Amino acid sequence: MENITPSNFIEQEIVSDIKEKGLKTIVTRFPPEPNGYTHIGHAKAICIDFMTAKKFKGYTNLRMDDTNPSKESMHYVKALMNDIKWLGFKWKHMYYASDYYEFIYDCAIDLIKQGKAFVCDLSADEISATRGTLTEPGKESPYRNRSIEENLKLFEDMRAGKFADGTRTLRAKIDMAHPNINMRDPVIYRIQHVRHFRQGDKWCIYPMYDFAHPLSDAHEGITHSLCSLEFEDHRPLYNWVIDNCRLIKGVKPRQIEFARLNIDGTVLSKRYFISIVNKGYVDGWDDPRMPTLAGFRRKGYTANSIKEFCKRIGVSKSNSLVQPHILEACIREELNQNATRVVAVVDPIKVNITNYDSAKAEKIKISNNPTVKNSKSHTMMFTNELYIEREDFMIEPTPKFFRLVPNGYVRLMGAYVIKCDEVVKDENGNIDHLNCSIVYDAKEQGIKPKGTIHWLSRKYSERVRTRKYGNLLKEGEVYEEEILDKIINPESMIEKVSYVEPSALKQKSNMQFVRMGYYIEDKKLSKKGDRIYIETVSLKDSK
RNA sequence: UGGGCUGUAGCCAAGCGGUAAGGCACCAGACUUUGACUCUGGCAUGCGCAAGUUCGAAUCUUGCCAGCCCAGCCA
Repeated sequence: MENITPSNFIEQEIVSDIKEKGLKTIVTRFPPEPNGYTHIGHAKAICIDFMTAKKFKGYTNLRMDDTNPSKESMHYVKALMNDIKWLGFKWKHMYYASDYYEFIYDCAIDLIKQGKAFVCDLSADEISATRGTLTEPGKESPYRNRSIEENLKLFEDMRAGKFADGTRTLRAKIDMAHPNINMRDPVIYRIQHVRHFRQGDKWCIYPMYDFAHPLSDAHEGITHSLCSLEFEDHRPLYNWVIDNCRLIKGVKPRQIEFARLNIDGTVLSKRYFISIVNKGYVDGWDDPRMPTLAGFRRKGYTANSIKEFCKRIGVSKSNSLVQPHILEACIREELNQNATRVVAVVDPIKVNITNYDSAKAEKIKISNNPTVKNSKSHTMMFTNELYIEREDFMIEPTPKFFRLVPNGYVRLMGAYVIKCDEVVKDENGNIDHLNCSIVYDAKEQGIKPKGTIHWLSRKYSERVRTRKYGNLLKEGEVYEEEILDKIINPESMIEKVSYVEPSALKQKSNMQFVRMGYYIEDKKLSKKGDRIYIETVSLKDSK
């Protein structure tokens, strides 16, 4: 642990803590509230928690921060565990804050005995009204100076269920004039006659985050409690709890905050997710347009690409807005190495080869990835009726277009150079098909087409559906619940009838549709006979 | 306007008193039967601004400016 070079400010702090406090083992925790699905923002926190501990040869606990029974459920616990495992992280212990309710209760009793906590009869509105403002101090509660005995009795009665929701709270007695509002006698316990998904009806009082969190950390022996910047103002309270609860033994945990992830054009709020799922704008929490891990997974992103992204964006305290192309670069880099190459014509037009025997079929070799050593190749059948990509042909080409044009030449990948002899249109004036001829002696004639395009034999290809997903919200729009229906991008999913070579149907993992992008079968909706492929990410396009 | 925090390239981000790492993006070129990949080169005389300390400042001091967070019995 002596020779570890810190690579961000958190690791620097840990290095100095090791020196100053003589820490032997670094312990972190990932503490999600089980009330929603893991999203890419969580992934950043997960990576920081797990990778930091790992770097110092310590470990990380997974702790469900289940202190608000009205919103939480086992369903989310399982989803969270699944996502963390998928990312490839292993927690040492799995805990629930609710495991500590008894301990937390004892700490509250101890605070009362020290005269550092009191039962307050003020309503939520009254507490709010007496809290003061950003610039004015608050007013002390009239119940602030109850006797220790009375507080003890009342708090026991709270636990015993003698009071209705909202009628009483337990508050820490700190300082109503404190410039930090979190220190103005914060509520640390509230009454909620709600069934807890693990504790059942055992409790009707529940500790607040600010009380439960430091105690849970301390109880587990967490040395570094890493969280996002919005909790900076809570750190004095975190430390107050740690310093004043005498039941805490051992090394005191230290809270360090980092900037949470913001991705340009991506809304990362639970409220938004719930809204678009409930209103049916997306196909559930795993819709490929969702920035949830389930969504990314379905879209074909790998755990490695997500982790690599988290590595690349770094850890700091500055408010940042990360460009989504960083993530795209991560997944492209990985898929370029690993994805099997397959030929697919995403948006086809028909091509007839007029000088090729209609009864003939020959094998053509296509290499998997010419730039990677030992890359396997496979064969495709060539016949006189083909599909090519609609965008690989232009009647009136733009200046630097070097694929197929009328009377122009192009190379069919792995096969022949062809010439476009005739554009045949239907009654509506749309292109029906192209009549082309193979130029068998292209080399001899000195014809060297600049472009190489992919193709598929109409006879030896399978019809499928391909889907490309874009941003759910229109370009430049900022999410607002009230105008959601107006800012939804109607083209956030574009489906096309496409053709793939038959071998593609067997491919369950990521593929590159050569020259088009990386695709994966949609495991949720694709069926035998009706295959659906989702574009993970396009190829970098400098056309 | 109280408190807390942050400002280094288009976007992230190192740097911790010795003369601006790296990644993504972008530009130019080479290679290419994927306009991809790969390779080569380019991309901050300047670190929010202004003074000061110093032989020397992105780093220290002071003063400004800008942005973010906080007034749940949510986490």
